[in-house]
Amino acid sequence: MTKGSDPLRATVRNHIRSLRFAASEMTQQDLANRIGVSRQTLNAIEGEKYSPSLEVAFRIARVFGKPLEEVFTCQFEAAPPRKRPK
Amino acid sequence: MTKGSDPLRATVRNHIRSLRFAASEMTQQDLANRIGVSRQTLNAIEGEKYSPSLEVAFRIARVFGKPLEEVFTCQFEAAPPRKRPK
DNA sequence: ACGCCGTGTCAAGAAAAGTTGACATCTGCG
DNA sequence: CGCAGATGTCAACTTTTCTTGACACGGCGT
Repeated sequence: MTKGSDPLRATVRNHIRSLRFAASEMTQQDLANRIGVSRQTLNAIEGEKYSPSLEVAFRIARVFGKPLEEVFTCQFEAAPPRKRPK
Repeated sequence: MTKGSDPLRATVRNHIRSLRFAASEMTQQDLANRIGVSRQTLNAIEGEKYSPSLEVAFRIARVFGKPLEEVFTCQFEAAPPRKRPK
């Protein structure tokens, strides 16, 4: 991945933080435990430093009892903007 | 990931092959190009040698015009079976 | 003031995902 | 037959994801 050659750029977003608060103020540590990843990893995912593996994504969705696409969304933007499409 | 310590084991399955045939006999190479990954990578994913990144998963679903959960599914099994739960 | 908890972040390293290039097999077609 | 396309697979390598351990910072309760 991460090749300048392909037409569509994909960006993955997530609603983990709000879901976590909605779920009786669950802490990052708690969630991380339930998912089966480290606290730092969850922190990075939640903060969108990188996107998780599909498996981890499924696990997260499961904890919240929501379909994956309600936790993670993907936007496809056209041609890598020179400046940012106004 | 891949820790023996967590309670639920997750296995990811996919319907890429059938979708690919349904889509006018699209070849692995074609699909790989449209997704933006190599033919070998797609082959591995399709054959479930490993599960893709969330981003690639979204890209695949997009090509087929289906929601991600219709292309990839996740099963959670309890306690790592000694033999396979009858 | 002090400790504690939740969070953000860094570094170093292991593991998984993805890359290229090569080669084997199988099918279908001239 | 001979050849081309589609697929499966291997090896070596890069990049991304995930791990542990550490430390800093901002509340908040006592």
